[in-house]
Amino acid sequence: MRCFKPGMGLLGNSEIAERTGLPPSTISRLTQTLVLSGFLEHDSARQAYRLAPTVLCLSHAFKTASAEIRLAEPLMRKVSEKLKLNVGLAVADRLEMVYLESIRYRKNVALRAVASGQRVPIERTSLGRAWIARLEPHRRMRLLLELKKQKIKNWSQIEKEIHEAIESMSEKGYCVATWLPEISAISTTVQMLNGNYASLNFSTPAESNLNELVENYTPALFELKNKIEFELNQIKLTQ
Amino acid sequence: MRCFKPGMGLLGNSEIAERTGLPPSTISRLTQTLVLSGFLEHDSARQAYRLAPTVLCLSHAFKTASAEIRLAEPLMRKVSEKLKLNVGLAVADRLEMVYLESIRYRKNVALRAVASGQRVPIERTSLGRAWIARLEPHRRMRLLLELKKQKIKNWSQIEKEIHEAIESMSEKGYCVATWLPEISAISTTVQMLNGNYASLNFSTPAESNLNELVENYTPALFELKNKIEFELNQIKLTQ
DNA sequence: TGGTCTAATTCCACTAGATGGAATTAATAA
DNA sequence: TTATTAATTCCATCTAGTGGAATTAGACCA
Repeated sequence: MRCFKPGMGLLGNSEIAERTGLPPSTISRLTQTLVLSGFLEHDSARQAYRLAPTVLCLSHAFKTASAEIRLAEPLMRKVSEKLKLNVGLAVADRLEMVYLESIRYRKNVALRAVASGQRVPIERTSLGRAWIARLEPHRRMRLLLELKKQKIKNWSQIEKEIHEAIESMSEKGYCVATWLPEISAISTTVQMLNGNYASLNFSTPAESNLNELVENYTPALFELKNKIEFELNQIKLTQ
Repeated sequence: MRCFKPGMGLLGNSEIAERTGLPPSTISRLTQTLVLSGFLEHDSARQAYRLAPTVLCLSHAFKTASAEIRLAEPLMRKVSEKLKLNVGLAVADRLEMVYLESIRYRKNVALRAVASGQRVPIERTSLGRAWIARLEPHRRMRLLLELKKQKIKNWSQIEKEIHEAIESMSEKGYCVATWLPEISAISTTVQMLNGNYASLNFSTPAESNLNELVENYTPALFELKNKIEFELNQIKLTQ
C-alpha cells in the first residue's frame, strides 16, 4: 500500500512488484486480498489498482483521535493568516517526514489547500533536521546510518548540514534550510503528549531569503510553539 | 485497522478483540505486526494502540490520485461559500457512505474544517439513498438484504423511505432526508470516471426545513452536478 | 500482605494464506 | 503470425496468522 504515492495513483501488478521487489505472483495474490478487504480498488479499464476510499476513513479517524492536531490546527491557521506564511507540523515516519497538518498560505483563499499526509525528505528539510536534533544520540546515530545506506547524493554535504542544524537547534532552538531551491523554511520542535517530538515550521517561496525569514519570524515561531505546548500541557493535566 | 473510528482513537488489544470477534491472542500478534509495518503505534503509557501517521500518507495519495476530488473540490467550495451550505461528495464503502470531500459551511471561517473520510449510515441519509437508487437492481437487492441482516431499528420504516427515495431519484433526480434529526440534506448523484456513481449533497442544520431546501437549492445542486460531470467528461476525452 | 480480577502476552499445535518459480492466458505490437 | 509484456494460475514450500491454554503483569480491594 505504501507504493501508492502522489503522482502514481494507479499501479499495475508489475509496477507494484518492481517497487516492492516482490515477485509478480505474490503481488497478484496480495492485491486480490487487499481488494477483498476493501483497501484497494481494481480499475478494470486500465487493469490497475488504486487505493480505495477506505483509506480516507483511517486518516479521518487518526486526525479525530489526535488531540495535538485538533488543538494545533486553529492556532497554526491563525498564524498563517496573520503572517501570510505556510505553517506545518510534522513527524518522522521511517526515513521521511509526514505532515500532520500543513496550512498553505496562498493569496487566493480557494487555493489554501491543506496537505496533511504529504511526505518530505528528512535529511534535506529543516523540518526533518529539527526532528533529528531531538533524537537521543544512539537513535540519531542509527538514523544517520540508515540514511547513509540509502546512497543519498551529496551525502557528505547533507550530513554536514544536518550537524549544523543540530548545533543550531541546541544553541538557538531553531534551524533553517532551503529545499527544492525555491522553498525556505525555519523549524523548531514541539513536544507531543506521548513525550515524542514533532517539528513545527514556517515556510515561504524562497523569493524572501532565509535571513529575512529568521529575523522577522523566529519570535512568532517560538510563540506558536509555546502556545501549542502550553495547551498540550493543559490537556495533560486534566486527564 | 477498521476498528479505529472517530471517538475511539486508542484501543487496547481486548477492545480490538471484542470489536473484531477475534481471540485476544490473534489480536496481540496482529497488532505487533501492524506496529512493525508502521500502520499502528503503541502507547506504552496507556497500554493501547492508535493509528500511525502513515495512514495520512495513504489518504493524501488517494486524494492526489483522484481527479474527481481535485476537480470537484473547488467547485464545491465555491457553491458552499455562495449558498452558505455544507456541500458533500461521497461514495459507498461496505454498508456506509464515506465522504470523499465535505465542505462544511460555518459562519466562522476558522471552523470550516473539511471532513473527508467521515462515515455516515447509508440507509438513513439522502446521500446513501441517492447512491442506492443508482445501483443495478440485483446489486441493490443484495445491499438491502445485507442491511436487513444488520438488525437496523425501524427497518420496515427505513426500507419504505429508501424506496420513496429511489422513486424520487428516478422522477426528479434528487432525494431528501433528515438525519440526526437536526441535519437536513438533499442529494443527487454524479457519475465518476470509472462509471460508478458518487452522491453529491447539500445539507444544513435543520432549522431551515426540508421544503425550503428543495425549493431554493435544487437548481443549484443540479447545476453543480452538471458542472462536475461536464468537467469529468472533458478529462475523459483528453485521455 | 495476599487475593482477585482483568488485560496482555507467550506457548504451542494447526492451518490458511503468503511466497516464488514455472506454466498459462490474454492483449498488444511488430 | 510471432514476439513481447503483463496478469494470472498452478503448485510445492513455509511463514505467519489462528486460537485454546498457560503465564505474566498490573490494578484494585479486603
